[in-house]
Amino acid sequence: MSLNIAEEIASELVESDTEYALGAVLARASRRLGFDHYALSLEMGSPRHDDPGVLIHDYPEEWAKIYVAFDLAGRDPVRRACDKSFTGFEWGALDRLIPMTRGDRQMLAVGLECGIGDGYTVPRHLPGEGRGTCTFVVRTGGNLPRPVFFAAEIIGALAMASAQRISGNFRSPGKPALSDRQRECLLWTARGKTAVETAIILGISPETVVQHLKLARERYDVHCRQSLVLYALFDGLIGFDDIFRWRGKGH
Amino acid sequence: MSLNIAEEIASELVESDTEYALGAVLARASRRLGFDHYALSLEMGSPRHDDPGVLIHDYPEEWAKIYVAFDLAGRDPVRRACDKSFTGFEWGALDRLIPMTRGDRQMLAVGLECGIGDGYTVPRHLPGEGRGTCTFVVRTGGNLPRPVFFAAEIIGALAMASAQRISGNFRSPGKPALSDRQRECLLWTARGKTAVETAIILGISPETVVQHLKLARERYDVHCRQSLVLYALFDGLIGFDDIFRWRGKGH
DNA sequence: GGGCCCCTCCCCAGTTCTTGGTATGTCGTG
DNA sequence: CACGACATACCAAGAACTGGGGAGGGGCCC
Repeated sequence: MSLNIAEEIASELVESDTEYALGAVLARASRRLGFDHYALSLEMGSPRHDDPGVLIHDYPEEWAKIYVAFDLAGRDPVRRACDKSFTGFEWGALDRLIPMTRGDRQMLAVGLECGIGDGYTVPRHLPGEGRGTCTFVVRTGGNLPRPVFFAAEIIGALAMASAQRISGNFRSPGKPALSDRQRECLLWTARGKTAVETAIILGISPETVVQHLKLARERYDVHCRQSLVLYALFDGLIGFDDIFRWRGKGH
Repeated sequence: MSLNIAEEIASELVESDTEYALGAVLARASRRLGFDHYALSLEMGSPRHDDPGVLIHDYPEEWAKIYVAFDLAGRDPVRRACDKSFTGFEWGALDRLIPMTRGDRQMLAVGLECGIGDGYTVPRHLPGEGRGTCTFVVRTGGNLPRPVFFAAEIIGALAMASAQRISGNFRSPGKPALSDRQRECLLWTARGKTAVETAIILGISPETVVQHLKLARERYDVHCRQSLVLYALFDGLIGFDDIFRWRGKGH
């Protein structure tokens, strides 16, 4: 049963501590699930680490060369579709996610000629952090093992998490960088309120709001509000939801 | 096996065609998995428009009331953590995802008193589209059924996809894209530069920079820089990569 | 050509922010 | 208890931003 496979592979994934080991686990996993190839990409942005990202795969050499040489990433319909689906998707359903141009179909056709038959791609995006995809592929002429898609979904997501951990891009949050009150003032600032408006909302003096924001800026060593908001957003101290839709909703 | 449950529930989810039916399926699913409550939220579309989105749950009435009354959404650590994890996460691991302030812990404590014990939240974000979360909760004193987390992950994601389908929320592509120059000025602003500094960098008059930012603000219908930067970031017009990693690494 | 958008530059009045201080009181910890 | 961290409040000067105008030139499309 695919669940057992998923469980086993999951534990292998969390034990992987190098890119090489991770690749080996994914290669083995893709075969056990009934696929022929895999590809994992991770593009994380961090102000503290200058990380080029992660790309590991066992695609046919020919396809990898073409993909890089012609810079196909920029026009890859699969990548575009990644912005449209909450779940993994098989490539045959691409046209239900995005409009497919002739060039898109041609690109898939070129893939076919290189041994890239059909695929199942697991997309993930973390706002302000970066994104990752994990794709499992069958060779040209092969059939996608649909019954294992759920397992592939889990494995793909866990693989990204592992890659993030391995690449050192996981920033363990030390202590809260800001006090509660500072964060509250910052939040209303991010929502577009001025210091005076925030003061009225919080029921305190405008000067106090300014003071909180002042100290918050010093914490992050920035000298303007844009940057303060961005750093707090990046650090996870505030989130897009907090900013854009603060009228009640449950978690 | 829990993935069998997932398979069954998955087919129920894709057959649901009303919010009510979806809620019923999720309620049944959460019980079968060993949870006591569920909550599904979906917020699609632009943050500019006041789209109510989807929110269905069977939380205790008391908690829902408090959550709205005290405007807890703005300081909910679970919501913040959603921007940090590729996979679902249990609330006990929150402090490994985000910095937890005193207020955060207090909020969880209040939840405990309302019958919200521990939870597992599945986050998804589609850049420029919106986001969804699906949370499964055990009552206060209950233990999280960790063996079914994988199934919960699948069900949560599928539930969001169903909610998206049901709500008929297919974002209008009316994007307020900025002009190249506007975006460029915005980018340097996000990097913490003043209008004068940006002007020097771009080799144009400070007045022009101000003008670009002015028109950009009008596009997004905001009246301050923080908000402008945030909206552009959310829309994917600029990314954290652009902001934090602009030194070196030319491309 | 005319309309529309973009890029550029300018002026001005008013508001807001930033930075530098000082000061009080509470709270929790060592 | 002393100390640091936090929240609150205030003052002042200068820099920066916001919102309201106008204005010329270039490119694109019908």
